Amino acid sequence: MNLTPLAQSFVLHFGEMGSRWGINRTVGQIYALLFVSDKPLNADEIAEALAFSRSNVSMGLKELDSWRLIRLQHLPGDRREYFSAPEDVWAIFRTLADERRKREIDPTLSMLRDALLVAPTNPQDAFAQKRMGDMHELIELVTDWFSDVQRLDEQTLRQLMKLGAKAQKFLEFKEKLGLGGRKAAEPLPAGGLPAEF
Amino acid sequence: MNLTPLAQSFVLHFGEMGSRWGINRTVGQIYALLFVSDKPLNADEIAEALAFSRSNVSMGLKELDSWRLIRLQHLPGDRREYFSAPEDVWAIFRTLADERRKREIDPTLSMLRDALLVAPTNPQDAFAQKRMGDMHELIELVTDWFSDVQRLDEQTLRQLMKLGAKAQKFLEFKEKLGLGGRKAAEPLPAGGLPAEF
DNA sequence: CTATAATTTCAGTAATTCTTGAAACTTAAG
DNA sequence: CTTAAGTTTCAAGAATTACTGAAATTATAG
Repeated sequence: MNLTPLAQSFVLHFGEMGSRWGINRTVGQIYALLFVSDKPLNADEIAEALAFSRSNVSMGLKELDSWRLIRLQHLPGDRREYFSAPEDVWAIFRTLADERRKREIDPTLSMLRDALLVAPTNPQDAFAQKRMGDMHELIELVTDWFSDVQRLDEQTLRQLMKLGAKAQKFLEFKEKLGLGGRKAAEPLPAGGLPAEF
Repeated sequence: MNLTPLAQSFVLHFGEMGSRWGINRTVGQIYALLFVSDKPLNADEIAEALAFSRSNVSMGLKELDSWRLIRLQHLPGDRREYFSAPEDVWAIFRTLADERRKREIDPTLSMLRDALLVAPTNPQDAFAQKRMGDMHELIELVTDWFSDVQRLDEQTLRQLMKLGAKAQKFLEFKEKLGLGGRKAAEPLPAGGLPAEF
């Protein structure tokens, strides 16, 4: 199998990008290839298309599997294993977010929680704990919120995101309601919501 | 300067974590140290605290500076440069998000846009383009939305996040309003909003 | 200016991570 | 079972990235 220039540039880009986070070039390229492929590929096809050794591909697939980013299937009359990326990009996004949270956020939160339990014995530690507390609060807020949002079905997620920061306006609106009600000068439009919505 | 066990564990954790994305251990540790330090530190103090060479610290600080994550200042009567992390964790978060978007997302969006411009010459490329289009749409939606949200002031951001996925309920509510109005069996509570809010 | 403190650059070395081919292992067809 | 295709593991070499000390540069005090 030889890649078209289009696929080639996509695959190479993801190889570079991959190495910008922790993921290595091989893994990035394999995933990019599977992502744009219109059919599942076996390890030999991947190795040939990307000019990697068979064992390198095996390791890359193992890594992708540990990220739960690929599907393994068998084709009738062929005992080789075929791999593909899920068709649904939103599903891929969710998996990626979940795994990154598990690997990058959770250990940090856990370390911070431990650090916040010990009684500070000097002013420096007291200050450090305050900082860690701030960080812990922020990370927890952001990730809890994000995983909440992330669980929404695609349609709702789309709507929410298109709405953008308008959600903010809603909050301001809500606050006005809570804090003693709406002024007479700003009557509610029909339907009970401000015009922005 | 010798680190307390508390600071030590924080600093070491960030060193490890750093190398899980593209950031190297040194840079992670330097930032962690500045983050929990109750006063600005000069390069020699950092080098001593972390047992790195002076030149390594210099390179690390340069890297952090390119991420706009540290502040440089001079102390009266001392010609050395002192470094610190911003006090506001939300500001740090915003900077980090902006820089990562610039470095990791924007180049990918640009590559995808280019790839989507060429006319496909075969079914494989047509399929690949469809996939790239899906990816492009998702990334653009998520990042535009996220940068919108991210720009909110801390107070609003906090509220929004505490609200969590309740924003979804709001959307469902809105949809009902749009699609032919609310049924008589579900009268609006006083105030014009469903009870969840 | 000059002298010296502070910082950065850079080329070489150290350490880590990646990649490979060969060998070991697994699986299923016959 | 036996055999061979398919896959994974592993140890060694290759490539990349990190780190250092020395030299060069920059800045400022006197």
